[in-house]
Amino acid sequence: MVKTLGTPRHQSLIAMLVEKREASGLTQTQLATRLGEYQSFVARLESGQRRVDVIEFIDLANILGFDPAAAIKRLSAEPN
Amino acid sequence: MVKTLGTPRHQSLIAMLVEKREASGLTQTQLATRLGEYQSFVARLESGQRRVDVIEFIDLANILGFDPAAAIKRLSAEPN
DNA sequence: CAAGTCGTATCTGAATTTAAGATAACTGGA
DNA sequence: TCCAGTTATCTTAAATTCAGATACGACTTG
Repeated sequence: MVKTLGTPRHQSLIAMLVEKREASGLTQTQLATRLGEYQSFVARLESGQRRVDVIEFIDLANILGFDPAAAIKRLSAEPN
Repeated sequence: MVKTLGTPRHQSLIAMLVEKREASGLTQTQLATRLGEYQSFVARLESGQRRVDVIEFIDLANILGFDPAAAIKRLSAEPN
């Protein structure tokens, strides 16, 4: 039984990451390669087993083609 | 000899956190209390000994009174 | 149905990071 | 100098993270 990060905001964050990756047509493996990481890294991120660092988040936004500032704005408007 | 996070962006991020905390007139101890953490937690954050989580960053922005989205925008405009 | 492929999830043990709490070090004022 | 407030650093246990392997599930094709 693995521990995951459970606040609503964190759930919302990782839901968005998954959504954006899928919208971009990348697989976990492809995204991982662009990040210089392993597929299991992305899997852990997306399953809430690993915290998302601010700088990593910006990198993810660049790769996945979304605006990190807008995403943060939406996130910070959410409860919690 | 302690390991620190060294990318320019990360340096810039933590420089901003320090600046905002000081501008807000809070001590590390006061900020830590509001975060529900110890003073050494804030010290480690501000000295680059600990990564800054996205959600934590939003919390910090709320406490320190800056706009997290604007901060992310500035950060993502920087090199690296 | 069997076998292969593709994508994602999960496991393992080791390495790294983080934490609490204590304490040291620095700073400015009386 | 002494003290009080603030920040930095240390220690060691606990928690997280990692690479890599492997399992799983959905699809496809013969």
